[in-house]
Order: sequence, then C-alpha cells, then structure tokens
Amino acid sequence: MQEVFKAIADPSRRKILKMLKTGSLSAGELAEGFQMTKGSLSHHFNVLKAADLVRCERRGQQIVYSLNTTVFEDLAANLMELFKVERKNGGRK
Amino acid sequence: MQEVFKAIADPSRRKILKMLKTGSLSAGELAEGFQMTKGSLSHHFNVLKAADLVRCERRGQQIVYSLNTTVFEDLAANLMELFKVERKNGGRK
DNA sequence: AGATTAATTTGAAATTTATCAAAATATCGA
DNA sequence: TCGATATTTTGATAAATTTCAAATTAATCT
Repeated sequence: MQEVFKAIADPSRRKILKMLKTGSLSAGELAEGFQMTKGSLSHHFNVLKAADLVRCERRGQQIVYSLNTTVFEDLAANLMELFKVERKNGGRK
Repeated sequence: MQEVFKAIADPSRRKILKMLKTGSLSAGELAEGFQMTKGSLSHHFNVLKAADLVRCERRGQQIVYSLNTTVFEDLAANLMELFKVERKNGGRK
C-alpha cells in the first residue's frame, strides 16, 4: 500500500491515471500528453506497475497500458483509516 | 492538493494522522509513538500543516495537534477523479 | 538479414526528502 | 529573572526521486 501512496503522490503519474480512465492507451499515446522524454515516462509506468495501479500488455510493436481499479478499493479503505472513525464493520466482507 | 498527496505519501505522517483520529495530542505525546527525534517529527508536522491536514494550537507549554477532516472530502473527490467514471453530478454542491 | 518503429533500461546529474544534532524560541514556576 | 520543560528551527548529511541522453530490446516490414 505504501507503493500506492508513493505512486499517486506525483502529478505526472496522476495524470497518467486520469488519461487511462477513458480506456487503454499505448506508451506512445500516453507520451503525447507530456513534455518529458519517453524514458522518463517509462520510469513512471514502472512505479505505477509496482503499485499495481496499471497493467500492461504487449500488442505487436506497442505496449498498451490500462487502469487496474481493484487497488482503488484498498486505497479507499486505507484512506478511511486515516480520517474516519471506526465502524463496527468497515464495509469489508 | 498536491501537498496533501505528498503529505500522505510518508508512512510516519500517516501514522501521525491515525494517532490523531482518536483525539488531539501534544507534540510530545505524538513523539512517544516514534523512534525519531522531536526535530524530525516537527518537520513532519510542518508538512501536514502545509497540507492543512492538521491544525495546531499552543496550550501553555505544549502545542496540541488535531486532525482537520475538512480536507478529507477534497481528497476523496480528487481520488475519485483518478479512478471512477464521471457522474452527472460528482456529489459536489 | 537489415532498416524502421515502439518502448524500456542504464548511467549520470539535479533536485527533493528524511533525518539528526545542536541552537533557538516560548512558556511556566520558583 | 533564572532554570526547567516543550517544541521548533537551522545546518548538515545521507538517501531517494526525477529527469535526460544514450544504449538496448523487441516486433514489423521489405
């Protein structure tokens, strides 16, 4: 979970996540939204992957990234722990 | 909002927030939960204050910290933007 | 096989962050 | 006012992060 918090702490990475909200995009398509080099962006992809916030899949010559929303639930729960008062049953199964 | 994301990216700071969930605590009381020096902790307090996640108030010799939950709503909304699909009315007034 | 395109990895420089020890500030009580 | 206590601020250092340029890997096409 620490890796998730670290991942979303960077504005560029949050922008990547937002871009992926509407659907999968290749590394190149994502790069069009940024000034920085593809190499730098690739680093950010790695951080997002390490946090399991995105998945990637090779499709021919390109690598397609997509959002992994399952982590979001954990993040939301974890965030609740920081602020919300305990409930009898925190909504988990 | 960037400052909020940065603030919660650090485990020590998240621990501080959790400790304050149950109620206000002085800098010294908070320090008891950590190994690091009071100076280092004070730095973390500053980061949390900059993000407006905590408020502080001098009470005699000590300085008492408390959670500011109003930011939480903004954070939650901002987080939704990263993952959730848009709604007609995102719940804001 | 060689050339081209798409993306990642590596190595290095610049910046930021976390931490400590020591100095400074502020309040209280004798 | 002086001494003790609580906390912050400063200055320095070590570690992590961001970024670029260049080298590398992988797939496609002729």
